[in-house]
Amino acid sequence: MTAERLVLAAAELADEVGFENVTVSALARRFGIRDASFYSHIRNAQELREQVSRLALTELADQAANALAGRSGRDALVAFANAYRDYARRHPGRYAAGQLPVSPATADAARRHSELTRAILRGYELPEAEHVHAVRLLHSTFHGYVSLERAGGFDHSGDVAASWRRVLDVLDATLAHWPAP
Amino acid sequence: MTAERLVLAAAELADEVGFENVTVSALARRFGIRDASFYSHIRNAQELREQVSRLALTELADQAANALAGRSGRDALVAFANAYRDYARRHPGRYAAGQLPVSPATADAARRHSELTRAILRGYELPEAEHVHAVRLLHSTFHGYVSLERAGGFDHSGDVAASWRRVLDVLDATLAHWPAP
DNA sequence: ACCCTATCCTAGAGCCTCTAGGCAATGGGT
DNA sequence: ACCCATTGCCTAGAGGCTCTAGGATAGGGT
Repeated sequence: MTAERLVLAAAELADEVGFENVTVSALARRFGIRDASFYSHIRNAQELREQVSRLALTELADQAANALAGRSGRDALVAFANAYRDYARRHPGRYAAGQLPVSPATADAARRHSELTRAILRGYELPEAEHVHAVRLLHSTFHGYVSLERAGGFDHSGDVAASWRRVLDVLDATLAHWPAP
Repeated sequence: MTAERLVLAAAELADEVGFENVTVSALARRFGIRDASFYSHIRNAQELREQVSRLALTELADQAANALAGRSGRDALVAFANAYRDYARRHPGRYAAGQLPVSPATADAARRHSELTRAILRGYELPEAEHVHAVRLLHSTFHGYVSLERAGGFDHSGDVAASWRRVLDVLDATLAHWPAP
């Protein structure tokens, strides 16, 4: 019974019942032990949730890195974005966890995401000074899309997958013809 | 003591202590009555939160509509986006409430947001078939940006306001030179 | 006067968080 | 072999949030 296994179980629980329902009680129930017993392993419920957040961000970065491997330009953009969206769809609870306010514990994982996104830009020709803005644009759009999709914000007006492909087309064109400041 | 005043108080509470801390108990405390007394006014805590969500989406749509009035093209885009971001910064708790999964009660407010976003497109020349994709791109980017900013995701790498302006520049250029499918 | 409804109350059950303190097994050092 | 510290779990219990059931009260309409 390591803290690691515990966090993994919490992540699985999150995907099953939603991150907001990840409680110490529910986890204890799943392990067949008393609530109080958990507090030897974990400081408190808050910390448990942060660890799940950190796990999610790390997994997501791993998969994004994988998607990027050996690709560049448009291929890299699409593969990265799809890794992002696929992860959110496969692991909704984990993904939601990743949206917790950035804590010291998750700051390094968050930095990795920025660096990976920045790697995409190497396939386009943007001035160095524009990189930070482009990274934020991509991050925002990917995250915004998957969270609105997940919340049902796109439910009543046409094919969500088609829009996603089109949005990636448009972002590719935008990076390829990045307007001068 | 109408349901409306109650929801308004809940929204204020959300902005002060965070949406996740809006509880029936906290609200009752603020009104100086017992928890149980609230259940004559409100079905349950879930409904209270949904009403706050609906209030937030409606207020946000009102302000976005105001920002759009009399503007078109790039002006409209920037004013709309700023209305969005300003609202999120001024009313963090309400904004967070607006991200609840779309319920039947909030579906009409959500539709209004789509229509307002669509109004921006009238200042650009996009084929009708592209509108749904462009609306989703804009929504995603605005929402993604303000929520990542709020969560602290942009904390460690430069001026967030400058990036915001630049992102809007880029979106303007993207809408102006929308790539063919 | 009488009733009715709105508003609030107490009591209490159920779930979640977390602290304090205890007990038993395990396994390493002597 | 023996001791003892650590580990992992336990019970007990306090306190907060949610919600139901049922009761008091007071003002307004008939």
